[in-house]
This record gives sequence, C-alpha cells and structure tokens, in this order.
Amino acid sequence: MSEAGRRTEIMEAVERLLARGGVNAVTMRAVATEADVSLRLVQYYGSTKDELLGATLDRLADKSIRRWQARADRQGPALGVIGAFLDEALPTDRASRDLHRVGVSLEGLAITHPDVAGRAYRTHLRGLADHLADVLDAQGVPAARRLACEVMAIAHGVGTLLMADQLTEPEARSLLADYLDRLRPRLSTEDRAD
Amino acid sequence: MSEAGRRTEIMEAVERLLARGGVNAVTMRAVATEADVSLRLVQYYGSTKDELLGATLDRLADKSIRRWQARADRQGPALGVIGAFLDEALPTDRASRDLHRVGVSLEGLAITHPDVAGRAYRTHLRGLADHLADVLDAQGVPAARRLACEVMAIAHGVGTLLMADQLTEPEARSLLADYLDRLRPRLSTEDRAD
DNA sequence: CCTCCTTTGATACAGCTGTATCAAAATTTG
DNA sequence: CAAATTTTGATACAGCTGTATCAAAGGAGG
Repeated sequence: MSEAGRRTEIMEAVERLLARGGVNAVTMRAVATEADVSLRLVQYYGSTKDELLGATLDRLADKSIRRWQARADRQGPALGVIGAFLDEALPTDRASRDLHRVGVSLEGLAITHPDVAGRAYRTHLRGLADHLADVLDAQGVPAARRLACEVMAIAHGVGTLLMADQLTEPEARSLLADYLDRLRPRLSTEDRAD
Repeated sequence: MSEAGRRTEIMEAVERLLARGGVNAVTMRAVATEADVSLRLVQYYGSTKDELLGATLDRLADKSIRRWQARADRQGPALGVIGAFLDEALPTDRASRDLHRVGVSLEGLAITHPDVAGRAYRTHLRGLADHLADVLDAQGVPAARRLACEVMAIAHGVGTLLMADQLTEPEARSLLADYLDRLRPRLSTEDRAD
C-alpha cells in the first residue's frame, strides 16, 4: 500500500481511539492494534507520537471544516444556515457523538499540550467561525462574527449537556428551536443596523 | 493535623494539579509534592487514586453549586440572575480560568471513566441546572428548566471560545449582552404562556 | 511515661509507556 | 529477475505509573 494510504489508515485509527476512550487511550501499541498493523509500522510512519497526534488533529480540523463547508455552501436564508449548523453539531447519532468526544479530548489536550494540540484546536475553531461568519455576513446579517461565535457556543454547550444526559434529544431540539425563534427578528438587514 | 484537614489539603492539591495540567498531571507522586507531603501520606488518606480523584470531584461539584447558590439566593429579577450566572461562569480571571480548566478535565474524564468521573460530572451539571431552574421558576419564567439549560450551554460555550482565544473578553461580554437583550421580552409571565 | 495517631523514609514490584535497534520477510516496482 | 519499498518480528531499555511493605520517627493526650 502507498505511503499516504497507510498514514491515513493509521490516523483514522487514532481518531477511533480518541472517540472511544479519550487521549489516554491513544498509545502507540493501541494504535497499532486498532489499525491492525505492527507497532513497528506505526513508528515507520509518523515517527514520534506527538507528530502522529499533531497530524491527526490537523487532519481532523480540516475534515470538520470541509464537511461543514460542503453543507453550508448551498446558501439558504441565514436562519436556515444557522439551523443547519446547529443540527449538524448536535451529537445525536453515533458518528456525531464520537466527533463530540474527539472534540472534548482535543479541548483537554489543548490544556496539556498548548503547542501541539492547542494550535490544532484554535485552527479548528477559527476555521469554523470564519466560515460561518462569512456566510452570515454575505446575507447581510449585522455583527456576523459575533453571531457566529454565539451559535458555535450554544451548539457546543447544548452538545455537552446532551452528552451528559442533562437533556434528551427532543428537549435539546426544542431548546434550539426556541433559541432560533428569538433570533429571527435580528436576522434581517433593515431591522437594525448595529 | 486532624484527619479531615489533611484530606482536604490533599484534595486541594489535586484540584490545583487538575487546573494546571489536566488529568494526566494528577499522579500520586505529583499530588504528594504539590501538597508538600510524603507519597506515603497520600496513600495513608484516600488509599486508591480513583477514590482520591472521585472524592475530589464530588467535593468540587459541591463547592461549585454552593458558591453559585450563595450568590444567587439574593434573588433579583430573572434577567439579573441570568446575568450574574453568565458573569460568574465567564473565565476571565485566574481563578475562573482554573475552574474552567478543571471542568474541561472533568468532562474529558467522564469519557474515560464514566462510572467515577461521569457520575460526579452529571451531579455537578444537574445541581447547577436544578438550582438555576428553581430560581427562574420562582420568578414565573415559563419553561424555566429549558432556559436554565440554555443559559448553562451558552455560558459553557462562550467560556470555551474565550479560553481558546477566539473571543476577547470585551467581545464575549458584548456577545452575552446581545444575548440577554434578545432574552428580555421572554422573561415576563404575561408576555407569553408557553 | 506510655500509648495512639500521624508522618516520613527507603524501597520494592509489576505494568505500561515511548522509543530504538537488530535482522528478515513480503510486497511492489523497475 | 533484481532492486527498492513496505512490513513484520522479537526484543531491549529507561522512565513513569499505582500500589505495597518494611521499620521508625515525631507529636499529642491520657
């Protein structure tokens, strides 16, 4: 198999481990087992653990932003864009729950390794915020970046409460629907120039 | 020194380590050094690491809820209560930043150890949500618990963005002020019965 | 004084960690 | 086929981890 392919496989194994058991579950030997590959090969690509972890996190940030871009580029009304973002961010199915867990791991990692993981985390968040702000701004929404951050904040927070069993999925959805209702009057350009 | 005093000192050392370097920084030997005590004594109280960690997390949840209760029991108008909550939760000074880091550690720990840390985390969140919901409900706010969760969500999310340098402190404050502005019409009982 | 509680010291052990190093297969590629 | 690349195997090592076990010192209260 080609070099790039193997590297990808290995980084996918790292992602899976992150999603399942957090940062502590990512050991070189565990990665080898998860990728169904010898420990020696994990060393062969991505020589050090930090390099491997860093590359995985960068890849993750890229993927996350790219995925959201693909979905949001069919621009609807601003409210629809925000609704789609919230819907996408909500950890309801297996995949999005895994993604949320990876995000939490990354957030925690940013504390321990501000240089490696912190940079990836900031890149991730900044990319999402920039893109969301751009889309909103293009629709004439006032104070677009501030709103983008607010939407990201509530998405993250509600996701956390959902993962911690403080909200059921229907409760989370109706909470966000309420939130969107209150947001509606602020989304038109002529309503208020900030 | 009395038994309870030492135990408290040790758990405070655990908290400090959590705030500084996340979960991985909490080793028995590091706790001993941080508490300026011998390793043997850390074993003497809180025999197992899991027990020590669990007790610390429980204590933390208690403290956090109690602190917020003390502040919110001087009941003002609903908007003021929510504003106070947001203000308190915002990681601006050293202490609240440390607290936020501990919270992130706890959140991540809830993934790795759903039994020990997960329980403490849920207790923490539930306690905060219950109390906030009670206060709001007593003021006649409709759908109080849902709103309580929403406020907690945005507080957590904005805190995360602030810690990750995606928002400056003034930006975060004006974001929350905007949010509160939109919330105001919904806080009176006669405005809308949900 | 003597007994109980607290505290320390030194040290051990097995387990997991990242990393390194030998040679040797297996596979792909020219 | 031959050469280069990819992959494995078997270990090794030093470091940190939680936990355990020895004896002994220090202090408080009866």
